[in-house]
Amino acid sequence: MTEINKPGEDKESKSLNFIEEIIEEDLRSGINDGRVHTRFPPEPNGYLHIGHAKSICLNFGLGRKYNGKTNLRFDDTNPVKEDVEYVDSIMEDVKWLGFDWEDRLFYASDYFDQLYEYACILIKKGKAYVCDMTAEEISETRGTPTRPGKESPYRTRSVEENLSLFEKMRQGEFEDGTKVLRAKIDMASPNMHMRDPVLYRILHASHHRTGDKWCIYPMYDFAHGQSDSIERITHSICTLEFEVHRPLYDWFIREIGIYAPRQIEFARLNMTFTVMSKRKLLELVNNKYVNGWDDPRMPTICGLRRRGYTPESIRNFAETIGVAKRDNFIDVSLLEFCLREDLNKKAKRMMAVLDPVKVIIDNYPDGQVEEMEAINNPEDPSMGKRMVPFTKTFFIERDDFMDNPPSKFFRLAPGREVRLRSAYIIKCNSVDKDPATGKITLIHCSYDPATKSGMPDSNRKVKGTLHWVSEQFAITAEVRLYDRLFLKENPDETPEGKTYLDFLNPDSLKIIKAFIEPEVLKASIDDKFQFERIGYFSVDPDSKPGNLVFNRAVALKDSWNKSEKVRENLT
RNA sequence: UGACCCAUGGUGUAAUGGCAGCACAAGAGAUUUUGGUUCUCUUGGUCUAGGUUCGAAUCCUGGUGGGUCAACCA
Repeated sequence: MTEINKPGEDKESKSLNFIEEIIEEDLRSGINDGRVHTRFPPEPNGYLHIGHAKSICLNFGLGRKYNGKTNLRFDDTNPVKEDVEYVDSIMEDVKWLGFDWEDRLFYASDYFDQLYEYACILIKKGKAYVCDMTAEEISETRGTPTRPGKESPYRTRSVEENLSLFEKMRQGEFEDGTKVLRAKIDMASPNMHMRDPVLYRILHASHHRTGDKWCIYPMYDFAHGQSDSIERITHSICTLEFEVHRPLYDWFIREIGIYAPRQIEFARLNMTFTVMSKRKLLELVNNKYVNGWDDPRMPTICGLRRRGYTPESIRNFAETIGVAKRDNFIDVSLLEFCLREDLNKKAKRMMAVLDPVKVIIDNYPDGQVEEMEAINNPEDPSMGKRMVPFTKTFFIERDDFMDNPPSKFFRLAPGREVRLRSAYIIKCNSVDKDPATGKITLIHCSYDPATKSGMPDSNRKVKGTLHWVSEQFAITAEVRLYDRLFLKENPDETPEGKTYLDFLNPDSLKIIKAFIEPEVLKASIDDKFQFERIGYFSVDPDSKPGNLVFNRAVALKDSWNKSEKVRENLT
C-alpha cells in the first residue's frame, strides 16, 4: 500500500468521469512523463455560450486538477468568418469564468508556416496532390456514405509538379477555387473524411492576424490536430462529432511523423427552452428577436453574465452535469438552481414591490418615520444590517392581498393579520375600490405597536410575512423580467412547416416600474440582490445615476404560486 | 440500409464482475419575521432477447432505439 496521493485524488475521493479515468490511466502507464496539458480551441467567429462553458470548465478544470496546463488557442483558419471582435469577447468570457491561460495564448495562424512545411512533407512522400477540380466536382466524386468515391484525374501528378503547383498557389498565381491541395488516402474508405480530404484552399482574403501574407489557408482538419501536436497537448478534448475525424488526424500525425496527442470526445451540452447553434443564435441577434449577443435571454456567456449569473454558479453547473458520451438534454432548471444556490449565500436582501397596491395604517401617526432594522442576509450574519424607513402609507404586492381568499392563503385579507417584514403586525380592516372597475385602490389597516420587530412582544405568530416599501421613501427603478426565450422544451424539434422561430416566447421580456427601498441607491452595475420573496436581481449596465435598471436573473422558488397553478389546472 | 459512437428513475450522472447510489425535478412533513433557506421522508431506473459466470448495469452475440459522417465551415 502506497501512501502517495495520486494526482486528482481529493480528500472526498469522488468518482471519476470517463475522461479523468483515461488521464489517470495514462498517468499510471507513464505516457507523457506525467504531463497533463489540455486546451480550449474556439474559432473566433461568434460568441461563447453555455455549451462552451462546459468545455472551458472541463479543459481548464482538468489542467488544474492534474497540476497541468491549459492553453487558449484560437482556431483561426478561415479568415472570411473570423474577427478580432470575437477574439476579444472570448478572452473576456474565459477570464470571467475564472480561468487563466497564463502565457499560453496561441492561434492556429501562428503555425501557418509550420503547417505549410507539413503539407510539403506529405507532397514529397506522395501523400498529397494538387487537384484542379471545382468544389462541385470534388463533391460529386466523393461518393456517399454507402457508395465509394471516384479518384481525381489529378491524383497521379508527380511530386515535382505538385510541389511546384503548391508553391504557385502560395504565390497567388491562381484564382480562388481553381485549385486545392488534397491528401491522397482512400476514395473508397467507409469514412468520408478519409476520401482525399482538402488540406489547403485558395482564399485571397485578409486574415485578422496574418493580414495578406497568405492567400492559401489550411482547412480546420489539417490545422487542428497538428496545432495540438505542436503545443504538445496530451489530451485533446473535443465534442462527439469529431470522432469520425480522429482517424484523419491520426493519419496526418503518423505521415508527418510528429508528436501524437490523445483525442477524447464527449457529448456537447443541450439545454431545455433554448437553442445552442451558432447559426441560430446569430439569427436571433441579426433579426432582432433579442437585443444583441448579451441579451439576458441568450444562452451566451455574456448574456448569462448580464442576466446576473455568477461564474461560480456556472462552474458549479458544469461540475454538476458531468461529462459522458451519450447525448444529453439538461433541464434549464438545474442551471437556475445553481444560481439560486450561489446567490442565496451571497446576495444582499432588499425589499422591492413590483406590482404595487397602497396600504394605509389608519392608527399610525401622520408624518411619522421609523427606521426599521433589517437583516441583510439571514444566511450570513457578517453581512450586517441596514435601516429601512417605515411610514403610514406604503406599497405591498397586489398578489399579497385577496378579498375572498382560499383557506390556504396566508397573506393579507379583510380581518386578517400579517407581519410586515422587519416591522409591525398589521390587520386589514377595509378596502377602497374603484367603483367602475372594482379594482382595489387602497387597503386600510391598523397596526399593533407592541409587535415592532425586535420588541419583546413581537414574536406573536402570524401566518404570513409581507415585504413592503414606504410610499414616501420609495425609489422607482426599471425592472426587466425575463422568461424562457422559447415556449417549447426543445425548439430544435420542429414539426413540418415550422421552424424554431415559431416557438419563440412572445412574453420573454416584460419591463415594469418597481418601488424599491432607499438602500438601493447604493447599488452599482452588476451588483446582485435578492428582492425578498421575489427573486434575484442584477443591476444592468444600462443603469444611469437616478435611473436604475434591474434584470431578474431568476425567481425564487415559489411553492405557493405552483400549487395555485396546479389547482387551476385541476378545476 | 455503409462506417463509427451511444443506451441506468422525468432529466443528468455514479456503481470498473459482488447491496443500483447521488443531484435536479416531482410529492409529503418539520423549522422559519422571505410560501425563500435548512432538515426529514416518499415516489420512480439498468432498452430487448440470448449467452458466459456461483454471481452481469458491467463481459460476449443478435435485435431495437438514438446520434454522427457525403463545406474549398469549424
